[in-house]
Amino acid sequence: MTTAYSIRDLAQEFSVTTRTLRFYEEKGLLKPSRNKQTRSYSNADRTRLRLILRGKRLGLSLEESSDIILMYKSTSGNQQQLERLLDKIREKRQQLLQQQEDLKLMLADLQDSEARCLAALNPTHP
Amino acid sequence: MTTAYSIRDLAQEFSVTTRTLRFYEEKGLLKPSRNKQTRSYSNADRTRLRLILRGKRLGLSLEESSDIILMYKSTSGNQQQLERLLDKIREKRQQLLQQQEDLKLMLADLQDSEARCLAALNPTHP
DNA sequence: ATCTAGCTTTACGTTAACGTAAACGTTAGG
DNA sequence: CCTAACGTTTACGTTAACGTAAAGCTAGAT
Repeated sequence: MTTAYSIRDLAQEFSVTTRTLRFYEEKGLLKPSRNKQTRSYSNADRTRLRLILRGKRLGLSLEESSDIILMYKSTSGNQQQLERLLDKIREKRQQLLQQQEDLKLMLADLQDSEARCLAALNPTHP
Repeated sequence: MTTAYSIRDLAQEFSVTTRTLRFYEEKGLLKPSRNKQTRSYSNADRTRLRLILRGKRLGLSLEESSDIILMYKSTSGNQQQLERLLDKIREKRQQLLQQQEDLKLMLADLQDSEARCLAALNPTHP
């Protein structure tokens, strides 16, 4: 099924503005086709948008998300290019693993904060 | 032991510029004392800086990191304030848990990419 | 005394990621 | 036919998080 989405469809579904979608297109992150001027987004566009927004939630820049999306598709190229790609993939993973560490620490700290907060609210507790 | 750090000490240790440290102070995130004009950073400042940078790696804004740091220290206030704080703590945690989900997904995707990349490099593999 | 190294403040510049507004085309409904 | 609703392009505005440069203070070395 080759579903197509209007710009408003996508904007509403992902809670972004149409300006944002046009901006992403301007930056080369989305490539909707045109129905006589009007943009028409494919499932591939929709998936890319999901990945971009996921990246955003992780604090990645649009360029970083763009890079990662390219990694997903790249299985082509000569050996030289593939090995450079492999390096980039592994580098990104290292960064994400570092983030995972940071996340655990911050969650633990929040846990502490909550505990102290509860203790302050309810001092007479077993 | 009440160690003190110069602005250059801290900048080098955390690989940031002195401008960054002054900027964080301007924003109220650090509060170094003064030795006759010159800034002198305490262990508390150093810890706050660590937390700020951890937040940055997770994609938090300075304001968000600032909020979280305040959560760590706040055990005071009346019941009203404590309960609002508790809400904020739990909200932040929810956000971090979402991030954790996103992280897992992205790591899995990268894993896939790496596998396809290796397959393309070494087609004749069991 | 002078020079240098490192600190200071002040202030303007820069980049990413959109927001906002103006001006215009087009298509479905009354 | 007119307008209301959505789409388009163009272009200037905005915010966060610093970078960069100018101008000056000060303590130690030469």
